[in-house]
Amino acid sequence: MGRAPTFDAAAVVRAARDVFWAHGYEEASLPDLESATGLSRSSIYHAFGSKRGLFDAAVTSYLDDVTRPRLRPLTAEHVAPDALAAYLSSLRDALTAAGSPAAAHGCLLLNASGAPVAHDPAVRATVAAYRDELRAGIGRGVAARHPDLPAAEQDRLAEACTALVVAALLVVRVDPDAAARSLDAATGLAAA
Amino acid sequence: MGRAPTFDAAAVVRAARDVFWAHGYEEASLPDLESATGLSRSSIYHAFGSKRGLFDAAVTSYLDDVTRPRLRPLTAEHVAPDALAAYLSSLRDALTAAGSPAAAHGCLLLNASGAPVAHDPAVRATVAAYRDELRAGIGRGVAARHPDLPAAEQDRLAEACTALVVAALLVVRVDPDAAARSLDAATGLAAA
DNA sequence: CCGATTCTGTACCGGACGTTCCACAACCTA
DNA sequence: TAGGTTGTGGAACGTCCGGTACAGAATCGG
Repeated sequence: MGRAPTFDAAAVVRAARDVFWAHGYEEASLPDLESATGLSRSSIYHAFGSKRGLFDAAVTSYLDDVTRPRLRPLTAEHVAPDALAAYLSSLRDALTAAGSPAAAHGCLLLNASGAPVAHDPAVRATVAAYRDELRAGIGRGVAARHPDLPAAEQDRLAEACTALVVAALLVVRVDPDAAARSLDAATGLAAA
Repeated sequence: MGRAPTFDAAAVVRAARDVFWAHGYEEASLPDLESATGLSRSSIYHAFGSKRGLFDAAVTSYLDDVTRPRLRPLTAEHVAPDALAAYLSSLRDALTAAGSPAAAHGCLLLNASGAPVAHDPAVRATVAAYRDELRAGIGRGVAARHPDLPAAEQDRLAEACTALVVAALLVVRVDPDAAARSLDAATGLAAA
């Protein structure tokens, strides 16, 4: 067989994910990733093939450990009528909590959508798929809150809420207050 | 006196602005700017001091020639009741017109807000000021459309519309359809 | 026409980047 | 214990970056 790795792959990916989250793909340098993961370049390249390979693993970790858990009440089999309001509220808390990664850096994936790495169609597809997950969950939350509304009206509402959530995640880095107001606007729409 | 410049400064700034618009500050390399402007490094540095100086001139050109003209109906002395709807519609057209710079690259300034150059407080202030201009114009549009609404309600509406416009400008690069839906949501809110 | 001043092109600098190479250390199987 | 396989560290590579130095060309006032 040969020698076994001396590191915990999952922990390495989490550490790298936080670096990419904080700095973005391009500005996360290999020295940054080396010191954050405790691995040397060779080990990184041996385990992940390239900086991009490590980034892909970090994105998977981000989706599985960060975004999907918060979205779960909107993706479970039964969605409570107040699940959407609770989701918006918890996201608002995360975006206004001093020191939280989300407050400081927004969304790893949406940030990447504006960066050079988004030239890669695979990255764009990942971002689009993430937005679709968000939109689907919010759609189910709207349906649970307003079951008697016409489908077209539900769609309009869900679309507006999704756009406001995306807006909040995109602007939180540069204007946290605006992000909070954006989520408040979404909450107001969803409750009406 | 000495030798006179052989180039048209305004045209040079416009060319540089388009490069920054398309590629962002960091990814606009000096060779890119040289070929787009027709100037060599020496002339650029002589005229603008640094890459950053050229960027600042490009931002000014962007605000004066791109964003403010479209916003004008909302900043003029008298604002028509349908000025906001017209603004949203014209922005939607710009973001869906194949080949237009806005459709392909969104907003030069908002794109910069997520880039490393935004670490500079001056750049962040410029972005915030731009958002304030947008917010103020939309606020006047809301007031013209719904003069009898309570001020607090007008503010909520204007805030939501501004967030949806910002969201559209930020996501258009990666998902033009989502940008259009975001503006449609804003139009729906403003009309109601 | 002369000299000062200003613009412009070429070559170059130091530094950072992602990636690769190579020698060596560690572990498995036989 | 020997041989093959795999993980690890460190040095090196080629490339690109923004910025600068310098020499020459162009145009001014006198």
